[in-house]
Amino acid sequence: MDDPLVAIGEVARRAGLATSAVRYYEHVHLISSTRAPGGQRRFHRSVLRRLAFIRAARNVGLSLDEIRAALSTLPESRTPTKADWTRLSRQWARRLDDQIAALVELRDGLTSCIGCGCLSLARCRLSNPGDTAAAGGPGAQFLPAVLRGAVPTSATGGERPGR
Amino acid sequence: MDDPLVAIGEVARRAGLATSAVRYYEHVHLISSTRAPGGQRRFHRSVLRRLAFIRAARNVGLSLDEIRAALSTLPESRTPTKADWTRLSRQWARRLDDQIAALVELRDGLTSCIGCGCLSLARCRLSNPGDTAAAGGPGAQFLPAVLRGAVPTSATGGERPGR
DNA sequence: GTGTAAGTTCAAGTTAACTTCAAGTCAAGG
DNA sequence: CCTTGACTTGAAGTTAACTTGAACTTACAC
Repeated sequence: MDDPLVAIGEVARRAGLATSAVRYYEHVHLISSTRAPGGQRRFHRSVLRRLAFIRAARNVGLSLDEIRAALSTLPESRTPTKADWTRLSRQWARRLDDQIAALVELRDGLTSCIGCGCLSLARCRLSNPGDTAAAGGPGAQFLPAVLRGAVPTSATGGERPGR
Repeated sequence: MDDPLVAIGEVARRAGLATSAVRYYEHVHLISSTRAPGGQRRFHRSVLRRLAFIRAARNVGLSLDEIRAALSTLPESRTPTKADWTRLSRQWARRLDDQIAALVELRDGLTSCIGCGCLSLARCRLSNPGDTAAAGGPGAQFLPAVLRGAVPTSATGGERPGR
């Protein structure tokens, strides 16, 4: 009946995020909050779904900027419905299809590269797939840490400073 | 007959890298060079193949640390043969298979998520696939800029400062 | 011998997405 | 009232993989 607003700690716990991340998301206007009399944040329940969307979108590979763009297409006048969220999420399938296709091409290119031993320079699809890498800015790379960790290659283990 | 050593500019051009990247790779001991009398770097031709490997490995998603680990398994006593390079490269196929499988699972999970409308919290595969994201450190994300750019989603375009 | 393209070093800047820190304030139990 | 845990802000730190800048030096064609 009433509207149980949630403090940041519980939001973070229920969304599976650090409180610092939640605060950061508010800072960059991905979510918003009201304030309790004492100045503490109080989040509406709908923020949980929003955070779930953000988290899922991040996992699909969207940047926060892209996520912000997607969220901006939600209606502001009413609480988004399931259909709204579904519409947003449905675009991911195509994106994932494209990503999968890119990796498949890379893998198949690899096979032919190993076969031909060409592992050299501009004409190799592996070394230069789609000309993307050369044009890319700093830090451009194909796959991220989470997926990279899929295969333990005896490299620097998955240990984290933790704590 | 003799041994045509190559200056950094040509190495960079032929490897499709910036000279700064080549210098950086030497700095972090991925490659090495001798010096001309005047102090300029001179690279052995074999560095080109090494750089091609590094570039391809980066595109497959290996970090420079992982690449260094892979390169360290090359024989130091002799120039690596094609078989050596093939052995290293062959591991990528499995890695790519794993990456593709992860994406496929994500895509299929997406379908079921849209169907069930569960887009909420810890039990959702999309929101929390494999528990990886929650444990991840800063900047952990699933897919990188290069692949992200595959689908122009009306977000901030692929424009770069260029210049 | 002169101009300029290409090379040198080292420090600092870049980007994204957060985290960590310092120095407090707020909320609630006892 | 006191303690303790949750919360506040803003600035600065983190990570990877480079890039950029400043200030010079080398190499080479003419």
